[in-house]
Amino acid sequence: MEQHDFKLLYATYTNRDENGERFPLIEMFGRTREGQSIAVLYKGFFPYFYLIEPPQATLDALAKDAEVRSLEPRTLFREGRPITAYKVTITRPGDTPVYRDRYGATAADIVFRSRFLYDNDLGSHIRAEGEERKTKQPYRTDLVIDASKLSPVDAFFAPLRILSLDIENLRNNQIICIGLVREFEGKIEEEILDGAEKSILEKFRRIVVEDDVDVVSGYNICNYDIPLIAARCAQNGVSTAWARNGRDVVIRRRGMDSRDGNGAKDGGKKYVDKGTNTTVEIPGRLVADSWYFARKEKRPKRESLGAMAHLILGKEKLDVDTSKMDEEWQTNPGRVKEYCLQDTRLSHEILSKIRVLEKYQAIADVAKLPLFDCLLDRNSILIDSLLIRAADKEKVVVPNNHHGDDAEAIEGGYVHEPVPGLYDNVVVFDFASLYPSVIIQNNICFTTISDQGTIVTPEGVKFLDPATKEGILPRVMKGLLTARRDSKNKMKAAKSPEERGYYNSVQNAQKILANAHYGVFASRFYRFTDRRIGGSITALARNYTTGIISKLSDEGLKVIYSDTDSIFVVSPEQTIEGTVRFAEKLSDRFTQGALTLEFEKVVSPFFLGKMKKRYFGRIVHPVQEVVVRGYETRRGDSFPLLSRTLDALFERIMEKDIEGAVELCRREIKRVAEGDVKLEDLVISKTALDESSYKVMRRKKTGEEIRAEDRLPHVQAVKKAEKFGVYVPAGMKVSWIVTNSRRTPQQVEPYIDGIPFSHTPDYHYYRDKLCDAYLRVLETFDYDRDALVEKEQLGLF
DNA sequence: TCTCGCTGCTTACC
DNA sequence: ACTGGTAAGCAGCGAGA
Repeated sequence: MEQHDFKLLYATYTNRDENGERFPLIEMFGRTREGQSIAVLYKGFFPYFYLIEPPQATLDALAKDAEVRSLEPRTLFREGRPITAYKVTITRPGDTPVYRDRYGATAADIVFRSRFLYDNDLGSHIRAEGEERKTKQPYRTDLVIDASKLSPVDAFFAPLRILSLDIENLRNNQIICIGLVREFEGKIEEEILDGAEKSILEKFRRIVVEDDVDVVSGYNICNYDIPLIAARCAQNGVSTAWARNGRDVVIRRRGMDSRDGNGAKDGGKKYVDKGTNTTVEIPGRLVADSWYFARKEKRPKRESLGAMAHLILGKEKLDVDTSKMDEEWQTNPGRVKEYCLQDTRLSHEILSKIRVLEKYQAIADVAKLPLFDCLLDRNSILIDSLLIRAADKEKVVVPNNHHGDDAEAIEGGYVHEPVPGLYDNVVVFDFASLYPSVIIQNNICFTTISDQGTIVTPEGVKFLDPATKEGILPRVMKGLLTARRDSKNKMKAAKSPEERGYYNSVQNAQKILANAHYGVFASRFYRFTDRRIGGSITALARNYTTGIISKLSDEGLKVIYSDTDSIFVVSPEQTIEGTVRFAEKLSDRFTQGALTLEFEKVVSPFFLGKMKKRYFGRIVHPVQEVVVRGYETRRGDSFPLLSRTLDALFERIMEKDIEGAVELCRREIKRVAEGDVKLEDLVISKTALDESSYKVMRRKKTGEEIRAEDRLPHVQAVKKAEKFGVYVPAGMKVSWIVTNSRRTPQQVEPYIDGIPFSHTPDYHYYRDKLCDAYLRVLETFDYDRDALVEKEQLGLF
């Protein structure tokens, strides 16, 4: 008998048929406290679901069904009322959907690996007791254990083995080299695989398997490198059995079929920010695309590796024209290999720098899930893990997720009409965790919604008093918020930067999880969703915010803006000290029960135009810092010249030098109109999707189809980039410069790293964009276009 | 040919 | 296959001036 504590990275199961016994074998993969890789196998757990008040005919059919292992009556609860249900245990996990559809089973769409973890109260760190297998086949880990007992343990550190890669290929797709960076036990090694393609591919497989890597990474590897490696393996007859259970890599393309045929709409909402259109799964290991996570964490203007390395690392890519790779490989293979290795290095360093693995390990820990499930980036998985466990404990019915229907959207947060101006000493208040607090304060839950409820929301929905019955949702919320306070205290008391960083990741994960709950309750498909619940949360939140705004206004205070959980008030005091005292008093006064109105900061000066969600100012308390929201300086799709000069404009305004601000704008407008500007300053970037993602538009009169590339500048840029042999994957940003905006559609030319730009920008287009943006700020000071653009500049073209 | 209301699209804010 | 609503601004369409 052995005992091992391990960090759970990936869980799955396999159907077994041994000596006439059919059963699913749970397979868990991870790394032990001591740093060995481990496969933990568990036999004896079977899939099940529930039937609510099934007819006798169904029970009879199930009793005779050879796949059914047991049929047990259970009392479950729905909205507080008892219901007769049957727990049906079957043999094969894959058969569950069949039973679900045939009998209308509930709790019948929970993936088997999750069901196993929930029922055994397991999280992301596990103690396994059992026998070590003598023959490891088909597993590829240091240890293979047949577990007889599993129990949860506290989180611990185990060094993950990370392998970053980057490939170079010729025009005919032949792979000429693979750059590798290994980070094992904190040590970094580099290697280039070259030679015959077949041997490169074989070596690559051997390294993944024999070095037993936990994480495979690289820049855009899911869209590009791995699918190409897999395709070349197929061509060369090389195995892609990279998985820890001996299986092949699984590559799924999310193509047109996953979207509705007539464009990208899905119940009125599009999923553009998901980025990647291909997912790669290597069972037992993790795949972490550094592009995907860097994009998500940093929201950069441009997404090429060069731009991202510059932004995140301050390092540069080697300068090679990839469109001439074939020639370069002929004349200077050493240079190509160095270039390849440098890219691998940069990708690897980006992944480390943004601390993705640390962040998601904390989320996995808080959500009690394998790290793999958290990297999938699907909130409902995280919420399921907490809520289904809690519901099971209280014998509460767990519904299936429903398909997105055409249910009406619930009303969201309140946004106050801005009162434009340039102010001194503006106090910003903020409800701490507004939606979680609203849930706790009003005991909002699918278990407490009741006609007998004494808590009545503005929309007339009733919930039971917590003294009568505390809801699951408020309890989970309280647990998360309390745990977060605890983590924050531990963070403050930490003795080392590592310890501090760890608790910071944990408190951040607790916040993410607390806030993610509201989202799923307002969604159209989530299993516990009830429009009355999502609607109640936002309605109450709106009431709290607008209630305070009214009170403050009645008292003669000037409320100039508010968005969802924040309130901006002009201080009646002239000094910062006086303002802080004023703010602290108000914060105390409006902090009641679970709702905390925090005094967040004093901004002075503070500028607000007539647009919502846009403002800037200088924070003077508790720290010194400039804050900008919404404006083009924050947007990845504005050109650098605009971002930079707008920032300068903000500076002038914060110095109250309005004349100087106008002068600056005039100067910049004149310069760009004269073409006195660097090309890079005019580059615009936007995410471009797959052609099929765009709505099919037709000309009204002729019915003629209008192609996306003739309608959307960013799609035009993608198409034109292809002519240079540059393929922008769907979901990645593409960059361009506008060359003629007077035509429809406007003419743009792609701006590609390493390829000289040989067109003339439409300087008047850029002049007009600058002018519009400046005026959206300066109009508050009563300036118009004539003040910015010299007369003779107008109508020149 | 220009203006204006509208839709589609992307990216912000919270 | 999927967490939400609110909002700004750009580009193009199509109708009317």
